[in-house]
Amino acid sequence: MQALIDEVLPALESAMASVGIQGDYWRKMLARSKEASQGDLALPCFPFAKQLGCSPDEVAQQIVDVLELDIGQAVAVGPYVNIRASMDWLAKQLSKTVESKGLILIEHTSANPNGPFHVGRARNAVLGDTFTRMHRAAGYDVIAEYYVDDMGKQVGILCWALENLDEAQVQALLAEGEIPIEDSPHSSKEDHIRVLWYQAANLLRAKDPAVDDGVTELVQLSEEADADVLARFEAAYQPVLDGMLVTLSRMGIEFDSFTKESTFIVDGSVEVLMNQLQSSELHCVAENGAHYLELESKGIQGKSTRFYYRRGDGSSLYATRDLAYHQQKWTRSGRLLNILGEDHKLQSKQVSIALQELDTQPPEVVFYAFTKLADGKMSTRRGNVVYMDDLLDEAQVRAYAVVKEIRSDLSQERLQEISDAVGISATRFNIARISPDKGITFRWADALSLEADSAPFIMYSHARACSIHRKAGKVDTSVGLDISALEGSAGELVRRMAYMNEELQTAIDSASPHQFCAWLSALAVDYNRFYRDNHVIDDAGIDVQNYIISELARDYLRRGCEAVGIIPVEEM
RNA sequence: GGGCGCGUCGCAUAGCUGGAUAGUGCACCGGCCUCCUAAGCCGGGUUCCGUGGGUUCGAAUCCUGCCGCGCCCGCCA
Repeated sequence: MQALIDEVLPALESAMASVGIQGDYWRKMLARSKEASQGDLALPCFPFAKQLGCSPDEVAQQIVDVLELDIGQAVAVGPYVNIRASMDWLAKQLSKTVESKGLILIEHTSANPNGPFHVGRARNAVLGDTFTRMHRAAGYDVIAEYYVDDMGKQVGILCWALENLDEAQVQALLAEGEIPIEDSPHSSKEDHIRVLWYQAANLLRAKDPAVDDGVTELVQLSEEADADVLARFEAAYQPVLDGMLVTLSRMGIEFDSFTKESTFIVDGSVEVLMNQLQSSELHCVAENGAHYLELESKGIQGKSTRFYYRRGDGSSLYATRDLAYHQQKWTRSGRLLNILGEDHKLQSKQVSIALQELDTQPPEVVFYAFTKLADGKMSTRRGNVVYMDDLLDEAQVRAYAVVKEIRSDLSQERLQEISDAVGISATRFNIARISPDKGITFRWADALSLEADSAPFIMYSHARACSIHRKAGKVDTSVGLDISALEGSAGELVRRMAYMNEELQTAIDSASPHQFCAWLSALAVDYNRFYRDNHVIDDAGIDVQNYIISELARDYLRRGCEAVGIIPVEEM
C-alpha cells in the first residue's frame, strides 16, 4: 500500500493546503481501508473539523472536491475520504518485476540432535522455512542455516549411552521408566532408534551417578576441543541429525549450510572474544575467577543481570560460543535473522548486548510462543512427544481418505502423490497461518484440518486454474489484457494480485508470515469468485480476456504457495 | 518476587503505530452442479473484544490497577 500512498500524497498535500488544513500531521492518518468495498486508502477527517469550523463530513467533501488524482479516484463517504486506485495503476503494479534485495542469513530450527524431530520443534522449522521462502519470493538471496549443537550435555549423554549401554539394558530401563517404545513405520530410522538410548541414559542418571561423571568428562573434553571426543560425538549424533533432516526434507525444508558449535572452540575464536570482553566497561570477575558482564545498566532487571561468558575454570559457555558464531555469520551475510522460541528471549537480549560490547551488530530475531500438548510441555527426554514423522503419516492418511472420496477417477499413484502434498501443506499452513506470538496447544484435529482457510482450499483454487489451463490448450494471448474494462470479481482479483509484492514485504518487515498467509487465502477466495462469475471456456470457445486473468491468477497462486511452503499440485 | 508475552462469538483465529457496522474459518440452518474441478459459491451472528479505572471528538487498539494462562530469571544447553 506504500507505493499507492507515495503516489497519492503530493496531490493530497496540495488539496489539504487549499482546503486550509495546516501541517502534515495527517500524513500518518492516511491508511489502508479495512474493507475492499471502501477502496484502497482512507483518510478520516474528524480532527480537521474543529480547525475548519465545520463537520467532518463537510471536510471530507471539500477535500474530495479539490483533490486531483491521476492514479485513481476519491469519494467522500461520511467523514472519510476513500481513495480507490484505478485499474490502470493496478495493472502497472502487476507488471513490476521483483527487484534483487541482497543477501540474508536465516538461522532456524537448530534442534539438538538427540532424537526425532517432534511437533514442538515444528514451529521453528515451519516459521524459519516460511521466512526463507518469503524472502526468496521477495527478491532476497537467502542462506538457510542450521546451527548444530555438537558438544553439549545432550550430545554427551547420547554418546555416552551409545558407548556404554546395550540393547537389553535400554529396553529394561525404558520399561522400568514407563517410556513407551513406539511401533511405527519409522522405528528403523536412526533418529528413532538412538533416541531410546538417550532416554534410557537419562533414566539411568537419576540412580547412577557414574553416568553423569562419564558424561561430564566427555563434555569437558569436548570443550577443550579434544579431537577424539568430538569425533565420537559426531559418530553418535550425525545419524540422528540425518534422520531429522529427512523429516524436515519431507516437509519441504532444506538447509544451505550447517555450522557446528565446536568450530569456535577449535579455531580459537571463542578465546579471542573472551579476552576482548575483558576491556568492556561491563566486565567483572566473580570470586572464583568466572567472568561476566554486568548488564544492569543495559536495562536488564531482577536476578538475571549477570551474563557469564567464562567459567571459573576458564572454559567458555554455550552463550559465549554463540557470540563467536554471530561474528562468523556476519562475515557471510550483511543481514542476519534468527528464529527462536520465546524461552530464548532473555538469552538473546544478553547476547545482543554482549555483541555490542564487541562492536558487533546484533541479529534480527523473531520469537514464537510454544507449542504444547494438552497435557503439558513436550519433552524428548521423558518421551512425552508427538514425532513429526507420525504426524505427517497421519496427515497423509487422512488426506488420502478425502482425496480418494472426491477423485475416484485417479490412479493409486496419483492419489498418493496428491494426498501427500495435501497432508504436508495442510500441516505447515496450520502453523504458518497463526501469529508467532500466539501459543499453540497441539490437537490432532487442528493440526490435520483440511477445512477452508487451510492449505487445501488454496491448493484447490490453484488446481482449478491449472485445469482451465490444460483444457484451454494453446491460446493466442497477443491481444493482451484490456484491464480498464475490468469490474466486479475480475477487478477484485486483479486488485488483490496487484498488492502481492507489498503484502509480502510487509509480512517480512513486520515478522508476520501469517499476514501473507491471510493474503493468499484471500487470493484463493477472489479466484473462486472470479471463476463463478467469468467463464473462460464455454460453448462459444475461449474468452481470451478471462483466460489471461485466470492464467495470471494461476501464476500468483503458485508463487504464493511456494512462498509459504504449500505444494501447488496441478490437480486434486 | 522481577521481566517478557498472551486473554476477541460454543471452538479456533485476524485486527493491536487509536477512526466507518470488530473481519474469517469450524460447528449449526437454508439455497446453488443439463455450463471450465461443489475441497467451491450465495444467504443466515444481540461477541459487556478477561475485568475495573484513565486519556481522547473517538479505545479491541494507548496508559494504569486487578484476574487468568504461558515463557524466562544456572559459572546448563
